[in-house]
Amino acid sequence: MGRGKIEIKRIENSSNRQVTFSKRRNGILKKAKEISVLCDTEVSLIICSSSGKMHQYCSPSTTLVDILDKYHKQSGKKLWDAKHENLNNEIDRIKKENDSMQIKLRHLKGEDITSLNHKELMAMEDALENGLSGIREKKASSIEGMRKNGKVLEEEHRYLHFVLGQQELAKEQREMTIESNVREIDTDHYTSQMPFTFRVQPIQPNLQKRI
Amino acid sequence: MGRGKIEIKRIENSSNRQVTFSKRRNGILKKAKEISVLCDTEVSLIICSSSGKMHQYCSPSTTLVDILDKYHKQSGKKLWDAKHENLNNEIDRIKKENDSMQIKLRHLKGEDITSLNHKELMAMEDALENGLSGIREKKASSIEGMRKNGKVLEEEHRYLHFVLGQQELAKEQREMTIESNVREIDTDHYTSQMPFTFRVQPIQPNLQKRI
DNA sequence: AACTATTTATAAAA
DNA sequence: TTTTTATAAATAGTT
Repeated sequence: MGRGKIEIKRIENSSNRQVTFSKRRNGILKKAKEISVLCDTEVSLIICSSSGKMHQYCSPSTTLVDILDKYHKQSGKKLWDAKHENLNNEIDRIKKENDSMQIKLRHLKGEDITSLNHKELMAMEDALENGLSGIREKKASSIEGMRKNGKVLEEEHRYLHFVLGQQELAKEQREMTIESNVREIDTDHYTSQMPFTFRVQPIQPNLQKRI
Repeated sequence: MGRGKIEIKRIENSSNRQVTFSKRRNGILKKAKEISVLCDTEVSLIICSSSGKMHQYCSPSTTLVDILDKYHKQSGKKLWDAKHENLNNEIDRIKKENDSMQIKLRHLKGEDITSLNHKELMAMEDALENGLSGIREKKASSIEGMRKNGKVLEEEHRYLHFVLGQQELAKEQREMTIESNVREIDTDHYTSQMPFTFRVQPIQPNLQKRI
């Protein structure tokens, strides 16, 4: 219905397509309204333009949800279940991804490595060494920065204060323990109250060298 | 568009209404198909007749669920029930978990560590060192295992030398036998002269690959 | 965004 | 119902 007849296939000229979309969209929305009024029917129409905008009509007597519900019941097609299934599939997919990452992480931490072959072990070792050298570089440069700011001294200062405090506390407790004849001593007591960075580092015994 | 113009209001005559519904329903379905093809758009159209029958069109490139999903996201209206909400929440949760693991992995590989503070760097270093020592232990033990395999190889080597020697011996004997016209050949000759340890050798496939 | 020649949809009739 | 047909409505190409 126009100056010429057109074939029903995608309009390749983008601006023509846009114009036609606009005209026909109005047309079909009008038709939707008309049939719902004339024939007293429930109509839902959703149009998504390729540019992403949405246009919707829903007959006034009801809501989209109502119509979908009816459709769901009538058609026997399980719209909700299908949606449900999609979500479940996605969850499964992500969980698998999660698991494999978990394993990788454990491997990098040196756990569960009995299953690895020699080649994989070599690759892991390389990765770890790379990581370690990266970390150490970063640490070195950040320490450089700290030294400039005198933060190292500050930290050492705080650490010494902390040790002093602990020693005094320990002394008091020793005295209390002796007084109350309690034999049991919580050996983890000190470390559990100590900030993480100050705890005993078994592999790197010399804390000074590390800072 | 017809013999006469009509007002857009409910058609009171029930059979007229039914006829008009049928005609216009076909019309609008056709229009829906046309716009989806011509303009490359996603269209969903649902019509419920007052008698309860349903008619639906959905553009071929997608599904009704997809379109509803888009609509859901665009409109912000809650079409989905609590179950879907829960599933969506779980997906979000797992995705976050995923992301944080991804970050940890990258950190362990020495990437993107500029954001870490000193304390975190120390912890990372420890983790990496632990991992590395674990790996090296494992590797050492596997090398030990391979050393044993090396012994096997050595033995095989000696065995092959032995066989070669035997074959040359046999050849000489054959030549001697032909000369002296003796027909009888001792078939157990080789093995009976073979040291016991060399008689049956369990196969070691892929010995190369294991080293 | 209008215009208008044509096509298309459809109201009424059969 | 579907088909026919006169007419209204929609719209393709144009301005």
